[in-house]
Amino acid sequence: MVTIKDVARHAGVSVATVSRCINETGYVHADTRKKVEDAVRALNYAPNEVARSLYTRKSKLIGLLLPDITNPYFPQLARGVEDGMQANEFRIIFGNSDENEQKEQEYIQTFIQNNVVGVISSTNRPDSDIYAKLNIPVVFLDRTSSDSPSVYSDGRKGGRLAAQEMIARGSKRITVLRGPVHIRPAQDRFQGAVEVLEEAGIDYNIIQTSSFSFAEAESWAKELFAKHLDTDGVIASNDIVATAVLHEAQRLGKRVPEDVQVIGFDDIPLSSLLSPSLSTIRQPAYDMGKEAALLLIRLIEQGKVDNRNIQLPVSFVERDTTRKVD
Amino acid sequence: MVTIKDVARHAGVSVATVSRCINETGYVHADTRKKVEDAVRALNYAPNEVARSLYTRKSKLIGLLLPDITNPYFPQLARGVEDGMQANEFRIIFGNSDENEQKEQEYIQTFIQNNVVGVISSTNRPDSDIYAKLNIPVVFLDRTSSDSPSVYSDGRKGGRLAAQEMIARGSKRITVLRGPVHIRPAQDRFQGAVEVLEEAGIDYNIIQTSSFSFAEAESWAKELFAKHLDTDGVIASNDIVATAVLHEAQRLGKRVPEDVQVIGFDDIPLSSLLSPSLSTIRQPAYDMGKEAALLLIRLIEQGKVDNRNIQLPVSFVERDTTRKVD
DNA sequence: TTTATGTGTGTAACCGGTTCCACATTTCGA
DNA sequence: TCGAAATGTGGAACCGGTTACACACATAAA
Repeated sequence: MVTIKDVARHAGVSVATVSRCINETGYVHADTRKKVEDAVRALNYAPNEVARSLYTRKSKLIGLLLPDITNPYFPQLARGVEDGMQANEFRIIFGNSDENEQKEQEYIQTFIQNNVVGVISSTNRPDSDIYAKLNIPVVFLDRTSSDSPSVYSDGRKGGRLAAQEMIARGSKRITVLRGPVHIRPAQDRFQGAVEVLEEAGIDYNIIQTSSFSFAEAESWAKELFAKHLDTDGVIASNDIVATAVLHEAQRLGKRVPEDVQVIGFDDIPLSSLLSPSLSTIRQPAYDMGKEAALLLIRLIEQGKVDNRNIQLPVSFVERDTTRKVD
Repeated sequence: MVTIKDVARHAGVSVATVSRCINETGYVHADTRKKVEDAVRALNYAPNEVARSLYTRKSKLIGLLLPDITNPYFPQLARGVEDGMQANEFRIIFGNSDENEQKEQEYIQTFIQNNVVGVISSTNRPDSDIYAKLNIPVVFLDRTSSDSPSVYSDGRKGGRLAAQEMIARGSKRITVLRGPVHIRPAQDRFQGAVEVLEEAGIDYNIIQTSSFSFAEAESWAKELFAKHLDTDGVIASNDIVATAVLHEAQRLGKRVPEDVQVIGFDDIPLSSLLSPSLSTIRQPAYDMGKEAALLLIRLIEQGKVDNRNIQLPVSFVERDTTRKVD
């Protein structure tokens, strides 16, 4: 490994000068600078970030904690974060928390041990003292926290939108799938939808679900039609569940959207490729990830920031699981 | 931040003793050990991995480079890697390469600067000197390299399987979607399928594609039916493309599988949720990721390993886009 | 009893950078 | 022309660990 000493020797200067040169701090004479730059090139030198980090107590690393990258909503977020970070030369240490406090704790611990300069987390416990104790900036992604920086979309409005669009398209006996109770955005959506249904005096049922997993989605879809065979509109807690509902409806010989309309949530990439393609409430996941990255970078570099809670808009994406209106 | 010195002071011993104690190297008297352990607990001490890494030139970090986490095949791989690493207390620095040599180079560079002890990469250039020059172990994932450690599945066999199953189910005018030429596994699949079609003397067409992206998948599906409207069997290069084909076929009023059969590749999670659910050639992506992690760990800890090229089996998953045989 | 060996502990060098400080030289305003 | 300020450079301390080495003491073998 070529070190700063090798460069110094090659250039005939001290390590201090090399350091000042590559960091552009302090005075360096133009001629000296040239010698150093030549040496760097000749030896193909890249500074050891570990040594740097030890002294400065900083790094170019941030920690990213997501519940489960296998859930198709999260890759979008992750990619947004990554692109935002990559453009600013930060690197990401990544972990899946499985919404498990212990794992979350462990990851945060090792993030700190590796001198990360910031953390982005999609946690259900933003107010846990795991985070309160950290003395580096944290951005909560897809999760709200009143007084911590966060990037999220308006779940309640999304839920309202879903219900409004479904009512406008004529469903009378609506079933709302209520997502996992411990996941805040899921509850917001649910809340929003129920509000609108109540306001409109529409008949509705609730099916409780407890995860967003593929495997279980199918069983809730079955439960839904077993309990409410005559439902003519389903507001799903996310696109995976919506897909399972669609699948089950078709298996039962129902026509979508004629017999039953379905609206999902998230707008994951495959939604548009289903048959019929899935109408859904879109969250701009990629943008959310990117905003989170940029917000975190601002917090890291400027210490504090005015707009610390960024809410991105949701929108109704009309596809083929809902009927057309004029 | 609490350092080893604080622990030493609190326990009334030297830092060397604390170090020996927490690393379980050298002699430590039982009484002393207790004092140190108490101090560690009392101060809630966790060693600074950066300082450790600087001296030992090692770390508990590995680099993971995937083309694009947004492609639904990769989260599975990533998750497998993560679980394998997590269980052995390694952490992952993650990057998306976009199959772009420059980005790949940059990531590998920063991996090294951060003292990672190993790399897992899904690259199209396993033989590039980016990797040859590294003096830490590298495992190629989902990519083959004759003389480097790798974990992959048998693409050619998968392609053969797809063609065989399709022929066995009566398709006569088959269209094979050929994946991007620079992606080795895609070409293996294609090769395998074409071999079988040739051997069987079946009429077939080829549609060339150049990426696995969602956006473009739809246009290839359109192109496919525009050129070969009468095709009665499509072997897709992966499940995304297969989904787009399915979607387009249905849009054109074709019945699947009666009028046209479709076989995908990968078995991404959503495949089973499509309507009709997608028959596909399954690659055990999660297991591949996990195997890659374990192989890399063996390489890191033992220096070398006998079985460095791990091939995992592919299998035909029969669902509803293919006809039933007795 | 002597000597070798095993056990237990502390001091200090080291990893590869960054930065404080001292010192030398140059530039510039009065 | 002189003193102050600006410019340029190197030595050495420092970041928080690990480990080589020296040394003290206990135990066992000769």
